[in-house]
Amino acid sequence: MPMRSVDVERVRALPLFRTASARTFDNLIAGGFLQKFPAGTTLLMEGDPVDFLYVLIEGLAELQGTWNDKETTLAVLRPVSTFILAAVVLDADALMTARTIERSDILMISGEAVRRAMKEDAAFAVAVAEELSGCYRGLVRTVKNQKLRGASERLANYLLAEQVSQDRGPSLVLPHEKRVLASLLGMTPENLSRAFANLADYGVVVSGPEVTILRPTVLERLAKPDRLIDSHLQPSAARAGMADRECRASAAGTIAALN
Amino acid sequence: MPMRSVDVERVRALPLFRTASARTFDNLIAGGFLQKFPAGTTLLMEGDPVDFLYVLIEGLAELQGTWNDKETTLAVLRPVSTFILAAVVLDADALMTARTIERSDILMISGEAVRRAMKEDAAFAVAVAEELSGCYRGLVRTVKNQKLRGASERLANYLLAEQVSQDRGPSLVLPHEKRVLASLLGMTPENLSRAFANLADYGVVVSGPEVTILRPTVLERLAKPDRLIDSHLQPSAARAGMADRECRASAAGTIAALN
DNA sequence: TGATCGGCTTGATTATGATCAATTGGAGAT
DNA sequence: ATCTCCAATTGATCATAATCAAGCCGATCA
Repeated sequence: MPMRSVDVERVRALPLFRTASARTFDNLIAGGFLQKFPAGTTLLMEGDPVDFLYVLIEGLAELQGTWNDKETTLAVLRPVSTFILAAVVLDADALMTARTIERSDILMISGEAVRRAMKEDAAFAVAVAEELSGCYRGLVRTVKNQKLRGASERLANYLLAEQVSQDRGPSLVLPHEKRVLASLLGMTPENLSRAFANLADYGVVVSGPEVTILRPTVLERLAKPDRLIDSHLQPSAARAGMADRECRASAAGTIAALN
Repeated sequence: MPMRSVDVERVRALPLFRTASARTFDNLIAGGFLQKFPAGTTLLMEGDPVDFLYVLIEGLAELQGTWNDKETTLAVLRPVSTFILAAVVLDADALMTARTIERSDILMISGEAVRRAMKEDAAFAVAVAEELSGCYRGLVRTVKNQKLRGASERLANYLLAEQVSQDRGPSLVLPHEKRVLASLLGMTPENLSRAFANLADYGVVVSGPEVTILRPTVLERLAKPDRLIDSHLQPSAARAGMADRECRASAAGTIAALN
């Protein structure tokens, strides 16, 4: 329940907390607690009031939305990401359900404390605004991706983005079930299968969760990645800077720190 | 070029500026200027660096995204709204193009000044974070709308939302060309026509830009409006409060204060 | 080893939306 | 008044994605 100091360091290093004063930071984590959840746990339901800011320290989680008995995945979160920030700032009800995909370690920080900290520490308030800006822009990318591209284009761009971010050469490993990916990309599992089949002609080889991109150039000609939609034209220059703060949600939504 | 004091008051009354100190506010508008643009002017192109925070004082504007020679409208802005805030906060390139739809009066405030003001005035930084949270949540609604609903469901919900917000009884007036509405709702103009034709069976009568909803109950049974997607279940209680800060982007994106 | 379950795939069919083409109809210009 | 232009509509066709229905395969477990 008390955090390991390794984890405290990891949280402290997040853009959201890096610039906060020591006092602000201590107050925030003093009232927080770390909890382990098994896979498939619902952390928060759509429509519920939000009492905590969540920080995914270890594991994998997803944010989903529902309407009329249909469900869609809005983002898959990887460590270390914060989520539900917007609802916390406004003290509003959640617009998305948060679920663990794998067993996860999650830090929960009092929403009340976050709002108080913002008022007292301008540097922290600025960091919150920057974080939200990145999240917002991640969603703009998502909407463009969704409205402007077809299913296999979305998949192609997702694969290219993952390949770059995983950095294991020409192949990558899907971080979760294909059904989740299908929902994230806005299609049915059946159509995801067919989309993969299409991409075979473009040098994409699938073997279980492992995907290999044999001819990146050819695939890119189909995918037409765009720096205003996809975050993966990695700014080889100065990754350390502020640009890095824009969350790598990618249109596909992979790393998003959301809500 | 100098603002009329009426307009200064209107800006001052915005949630974004209401809580700022007098000094902060004066600094911000001192370096700003009001400009009139004819209809169809591009204020800012996708990919361009953003030097100003924009405030639409009078008129009508839209935000659009492009990819592969296709265009989509992400939001239609009405007075008084700020836009391009997220890019200003991060000092990043615009992800959307901003265009005037009608002749518009637009206040432009130095982005540099906004970033400085946030660091110096915690109350203003908090207001920025709150504004961004509202915008973010507006986009979450948009994505859910887009991924979970079909075309005529989106149209039906748009109409119900407009009807409520225009408050002129059972009818409403489309605030812009139908082609813009089609793009906003994520469909072609042809399909928007057909969607309107479908809704005739549900008591929707269209006559040019005027739409009348004869049987709201029937239309709602089709639309299934949802407070976690559509903003128009008007919180009859306490509209003055913080909840109101959440931008009424509606899933359809009407009033959004974006980017 | 064999049985079972669930995720994934594949095929056939249907539904939904996009595209192409032609026409209508209204606003503004001559 | 007529012409012109363009948004909007309508119809026909095509493309894309969803649904329905088997089947397959790998993991787990008895």
